[in-house]
Amino acid sequence: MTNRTVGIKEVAAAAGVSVTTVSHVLNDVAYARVGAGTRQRVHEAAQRLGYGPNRLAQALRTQRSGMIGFISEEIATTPHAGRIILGAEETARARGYRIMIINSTSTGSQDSKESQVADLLDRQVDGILYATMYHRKLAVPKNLAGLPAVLVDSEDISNTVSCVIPDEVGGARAAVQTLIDAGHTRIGMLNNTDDVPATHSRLRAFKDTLADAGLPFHEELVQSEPSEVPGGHQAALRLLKPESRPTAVFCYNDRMAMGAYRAAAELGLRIPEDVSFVGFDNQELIAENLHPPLTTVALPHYEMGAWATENLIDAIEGKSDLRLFAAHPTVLPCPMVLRDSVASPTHDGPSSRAATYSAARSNT
Amino acid sequence: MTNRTVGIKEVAAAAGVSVTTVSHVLNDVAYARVGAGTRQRVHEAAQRLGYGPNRLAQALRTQRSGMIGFISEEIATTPHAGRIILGAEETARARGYRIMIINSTSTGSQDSKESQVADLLDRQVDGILYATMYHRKLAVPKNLAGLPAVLVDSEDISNTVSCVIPDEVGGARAAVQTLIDAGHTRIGMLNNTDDVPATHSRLRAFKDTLADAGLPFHEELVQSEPSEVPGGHQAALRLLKPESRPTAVFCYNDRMAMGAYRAAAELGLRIPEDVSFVGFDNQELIAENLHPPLTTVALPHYEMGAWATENLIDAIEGKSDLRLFAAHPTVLPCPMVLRDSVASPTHDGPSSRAATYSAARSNT
DNA sequence: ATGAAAGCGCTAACAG
DNA sequence: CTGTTAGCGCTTTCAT
Repeated sequence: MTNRTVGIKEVAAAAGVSVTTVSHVLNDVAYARVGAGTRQRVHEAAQRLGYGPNRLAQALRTQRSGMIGFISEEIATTPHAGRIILGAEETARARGYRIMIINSTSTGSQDSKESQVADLLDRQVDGILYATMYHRKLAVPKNLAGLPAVLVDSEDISNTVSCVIPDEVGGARAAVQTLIDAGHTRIGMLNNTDDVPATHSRLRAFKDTLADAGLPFHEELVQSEPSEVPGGHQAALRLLKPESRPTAVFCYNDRMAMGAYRAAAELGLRIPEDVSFVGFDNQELIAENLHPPLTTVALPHYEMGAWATENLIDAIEGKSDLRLFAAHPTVLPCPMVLRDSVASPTHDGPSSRAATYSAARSNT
Repeated sequence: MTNRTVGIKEVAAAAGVSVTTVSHVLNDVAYARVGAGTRQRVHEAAQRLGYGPNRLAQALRTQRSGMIGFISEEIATTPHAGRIILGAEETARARGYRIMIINSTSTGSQDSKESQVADLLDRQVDGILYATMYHRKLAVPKNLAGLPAVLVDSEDISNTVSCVIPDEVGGARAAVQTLIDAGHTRIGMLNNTDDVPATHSRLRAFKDTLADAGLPFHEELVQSEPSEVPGGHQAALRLLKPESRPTAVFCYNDRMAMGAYRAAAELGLRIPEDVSFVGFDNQELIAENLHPPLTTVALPHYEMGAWATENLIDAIEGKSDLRLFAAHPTVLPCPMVLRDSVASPTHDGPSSRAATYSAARSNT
């Protein structure tokens, strides 16, 4: 309904009061002292005329647009963006804000990024969310500094704007621990070759978790390739071909795991009877639909979007100070998603170390 | 930079002219007659002060917000939404508009949908894009009628708002034709069980294309299941187990194809030597990464988002009348994406009809 | 060739 | 308890 052309003035006329009164009752202004009868008449008139406030006029007057700018890289190329957007949109909406979206590219110039934030600023957004599609450190546009802003899934190189990132290490540790808990003692890893934080932190976590469990680390059990399906296939072939193959493998991501599944099939290895797998990312299209469904660790995209928005709004509304967060990233957990790709190593497995495994298991 | 607090007034003062003049030169007002020197001074001052127009104030004055409301279902659950959003965002931005996004659910009440539209209207959007994640007919929120609006990937049941949809039939025909062109004469189909337009139109196209090629239609060669991976697996098992199996299969979507791949593997059938497959949707994560990569038909999500936005803006700017489009949906092509899952049927294939195939082929 | 002033729809002092 | 009025930052008519 919300007929355009009907403003506070028409409502005032219809209710036989002044615009002030209308504004007061419609906004429930605390100090306004308006009679119950008048209130009633105003509400009725507004209802009847299908009045809806012009948020732009309100914004101009109050210096609050109720709009949050959302700059996101590669909106369409990964399914991750959708979850971040959803987390942001839902929490923004719950608090009366709306999201204005701008697509960015990871390759765009710094200038183009600055102009995107300038653009948002011209449109009077109350704050800015800046999202990347994979976790990394970056130089934020200069004009972002000082604004209410939060980075989603990346860190500001100069630690000046607050951010929220996934707990890579915790997630990776949980993944490896899942394998250890199942009784595996000879565990391999398929790693990425890109120089991104995840490559290093997941490997670190892999080693540490092994060490914590008193398990030896074997250099030859980590094989690296580009983190796509073909890479996973190649790396898995190298890892699983030798007689000395591991009984379980931690994959850098679900795509590599998908490639690894094929390698296992080609090698005549059953999953999870002969090899167990755990992935990373929980790309549902893949993880859920692989055979058997892949146990993996989920990245908290929705949660990061929600956290960022919640805290951005708190800052906008003066309920908190983002600068307190700027020094240290907020780290959100990466929960395990248990499916069917992990089992205990079998006695009659392809390796002669079966006895050892079962011994290890009964100790647990 | 775009320092807040610097407005047209400051620029005027700095340039030693009136706000009128500033407005005139900054907006290149046609009828404004301003000296070249003055123009220069104004631009310099604006530049120096880092002036950026307050788009809200402009909007209030001109009754044009330069904002487009985008209501989308299930933003995060399919990768499709991302492409539609991207198409809309990029074309909107190219024309000076921005996108305000609202997530909807396919299950929400009609009332909630109306209030989403009302909300957007309160924020003075110039027009509304309404997107669904799969093609269907729906009852649009009542208050959408009469507004500049276009539906993306669905049709208005009452034909009152214009829309853009994919050419299901053309895509399906191309898919089947690809198989026929490769020399297949005994072609099966894995269909969906849901009562959505695509189920019927893809089957229709399947039959028609067969008929056009003078090929017989065999009822038992279409097997239906829910359109997910397990469904594809089940249906494909039924289809491919019999000796009388087809040499090629058209799958309702890529997910069913993924299931079918597994069925083929279990049956010892090589792809594409023993069975060719073509999918639908071009879900890149799947289609690209299956082994062999899946030949499929792409849904024009980006293009639909772009078309919708382009035409919405034309309507907003009075360059066209959307009502002319409302009567008939605009249909965008679904291009084939050729990969490696289709080959000619082999002589030494599992079927004894091999000779026939090669004969059929040489006729083409 | 330039400027004064009204007003877009609303909020918030301030007055009564 | 309610109304008058100024003004948010801008565009645009009308004067000069």
